[in-house]
Amino acid sequence: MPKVGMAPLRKSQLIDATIQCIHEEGVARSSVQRISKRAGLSPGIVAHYFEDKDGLLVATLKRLNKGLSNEIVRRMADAEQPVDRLWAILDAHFEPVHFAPDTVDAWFALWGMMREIPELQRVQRVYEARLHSNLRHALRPLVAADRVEIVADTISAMIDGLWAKSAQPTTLITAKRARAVFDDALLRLLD
Amino acid sequence: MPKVGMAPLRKSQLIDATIQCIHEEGVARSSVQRISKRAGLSPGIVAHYFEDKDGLLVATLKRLNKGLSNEIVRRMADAEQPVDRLWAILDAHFEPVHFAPDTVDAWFALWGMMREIPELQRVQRVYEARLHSNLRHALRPLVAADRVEIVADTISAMIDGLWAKSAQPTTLITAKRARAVFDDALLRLLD
Amino acid sequence: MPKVGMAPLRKSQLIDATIQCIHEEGVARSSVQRISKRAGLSPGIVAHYFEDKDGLLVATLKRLNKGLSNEIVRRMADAEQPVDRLWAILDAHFEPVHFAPDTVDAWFALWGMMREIPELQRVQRVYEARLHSNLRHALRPLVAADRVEIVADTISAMIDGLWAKSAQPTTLITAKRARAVFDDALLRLLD
Amino acid sequence: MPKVGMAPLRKSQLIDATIQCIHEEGVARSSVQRISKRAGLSPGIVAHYFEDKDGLLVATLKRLNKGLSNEIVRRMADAEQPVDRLWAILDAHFEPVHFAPDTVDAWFALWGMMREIPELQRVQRVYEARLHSNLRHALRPLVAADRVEIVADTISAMIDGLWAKSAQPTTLITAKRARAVFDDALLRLLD
DNA sequence: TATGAATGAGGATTCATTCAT
DNA sequence: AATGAATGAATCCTCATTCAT
Repeated sequence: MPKVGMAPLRKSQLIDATIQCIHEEGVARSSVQRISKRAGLSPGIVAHYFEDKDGLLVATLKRLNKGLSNEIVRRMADAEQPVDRLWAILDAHFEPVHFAPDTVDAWFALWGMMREIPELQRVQRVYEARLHSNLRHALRPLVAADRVEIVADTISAMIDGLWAKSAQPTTLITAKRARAVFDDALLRLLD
Repeated sequence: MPKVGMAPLRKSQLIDATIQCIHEEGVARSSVQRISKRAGLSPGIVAHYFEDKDGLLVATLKRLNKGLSNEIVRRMADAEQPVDRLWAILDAHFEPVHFAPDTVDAWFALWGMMREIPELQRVQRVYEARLHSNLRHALRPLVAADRVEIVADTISAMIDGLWAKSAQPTTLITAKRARAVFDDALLRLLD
Repeated sequence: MPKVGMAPLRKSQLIDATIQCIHEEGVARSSVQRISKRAGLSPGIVAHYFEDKDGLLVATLKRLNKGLSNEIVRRMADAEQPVDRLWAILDAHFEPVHFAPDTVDAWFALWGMMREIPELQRVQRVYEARLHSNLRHALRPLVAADRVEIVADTISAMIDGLWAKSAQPTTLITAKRARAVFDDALLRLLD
Repeated sequence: MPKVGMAPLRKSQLIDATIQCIHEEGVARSSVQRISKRAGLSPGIVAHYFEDKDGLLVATLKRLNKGLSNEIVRRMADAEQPVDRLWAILDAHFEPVHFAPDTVDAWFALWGMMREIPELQRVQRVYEARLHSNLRHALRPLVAADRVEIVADTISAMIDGLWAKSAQPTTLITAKRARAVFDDALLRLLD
């Protein structure tokens, strides 16, 4: 069975299994054994490819961030007008896949672990810094210079808030409604 | 040591210890053992007063919600103008104590457990429904009828978003900054 | 509330509760707390009246043995013929109350604890010795001298076997059937 | 230490340890910890091979039943006359190993747990049904048709009764004496 | 490359018991 | 006479991790 070049495939399998496991069984029940079984692999494999469980969780966060990031880049390429750069970022965030229950669950769970897994913080900090920088950059041609920062923060907060709400099992907010609420607010923020 | 009428005191001690423990040691390290030791009590006491750990966590969520709720009620009593009712709700949310690291950490951690502890969901659902109703009620005299709902959702999302951000260890957002961001957005939402 | 002369009543309440608790919740779930709650009393009461849990269990065994013993004595008083003495013993054992599920469950559970609670052994040993002696005495006029011992052992084994069978949750043997099986065998043992 | 194909060996080790532990330390003291230590293994191993403690106990009951069952089958193979089939069953039950203190203790302890571990009941029910069927089959050529059932029940009750008696720490009955009592009774049951 | 056997620490929980009131 | 608050040890179980194969 051992083949060469299995690394990327195996890693991907395990990350997928992690997201699914968190979604379907909950963080507390997402043990290495359960995740690896779900991936059709043995528990030892996690150490093999990710050193330890934290490594797998960090890789999962990276994958989620990367997915969003790629989405943004793809849309940026099509941007013609300055405002299109902002829409690229926003549309990417409201892509159904990022509001999909499994994605949101995993993301939320990883957020909850940050305090206890510093590497998770580091990854997130880097990612958020870049995102925020993109956001400010996109806003610069659209709002007054002294409002760029505060509008960026507002947008950021709203996205997180809507995400957090949609991640809660008690929520009544759908992805579509989230988008509507957001657009309504954005209109007013940009004048 | 055994005395009568210790129930309220002991419960309070344990809830305090839970919040502190989550804040200082992290959710994952907040075992019944550690929480009770922090309260200066034995592990068995949790079962005595709360049936089990989930019971303690639910009681903690109720306490946090109650704290916010009381704050709102207190401020509502002083409201003279319609707009004061809205401020009562908002000011309560931005009270330093609700942005204090220990409070926010505990709140966030409890949110993260809702998927796995249904009773937590139930409590939160009831609380949020009431809060949202209050918010809509306060907004009615201030915005057009057809915008009440969406503005309420926006406010709600922003508060949660700013809270979530301030709970993240990677955050650069302070309570004060959160308030500033929020007020700036609110101004525009209310016209 | 404290009254004088409550001792016998309280003890009786607790013994009843013990039997019921073992029957309805199982030995493993028959804790001092559960037993005392079932008796409508506090957990501390057990220490008060029985020193500790073992004391309560020993008292329960004594009560069960005493019940059977009384039954035998009562019937013995009516015995006119030699053979009536044997029937007194046997009829007492097959009294519906001694095949009642709660009684049998408790008895069986107490048997299972004997190895770990020596006092239970002592009580049982004394009781069985007396019973066996009664049995031999009753058999003496009925069978050959050299068969008294072995018939006594056989009767004893059959009673225990039928009891044990009826105590098993898998059993299909009813009290009535047990009696029929026993009588059929006895007929042949006595010639 | 990790090797492949250890499953059967480990399982066997743990079942042996369970029987020994119940015998030497008592059911109440037969914790997973103590059993596994006695087997020279770690506590986690029980979950690894048997899912949980109940699984180990069920496996232990199966092993005990299987031992008796094998003994019967072995003797059946040598049966030449109809009556030999009956002796095969009876001799198997009175094999010294089945009256050995450790075996009897474990058996008795498992019986006592049936009320609380349904799977134990299921296993026992299946086993007893087959045994009883064998017994009736063996008796058919030996007693009148209308007595097959009652004699089977009597034999069954006597075996259980003698077993139960020999399992009691208060007992004075040895395996040899048990056999003598049984044979004496059987002689009369078969005419 | 991948397995799965094995570990042992740590989790929540249950319990008999003690004791001030 | 009776309570019920409080304890802390012991229970079962889950888990991340290690490692021979």
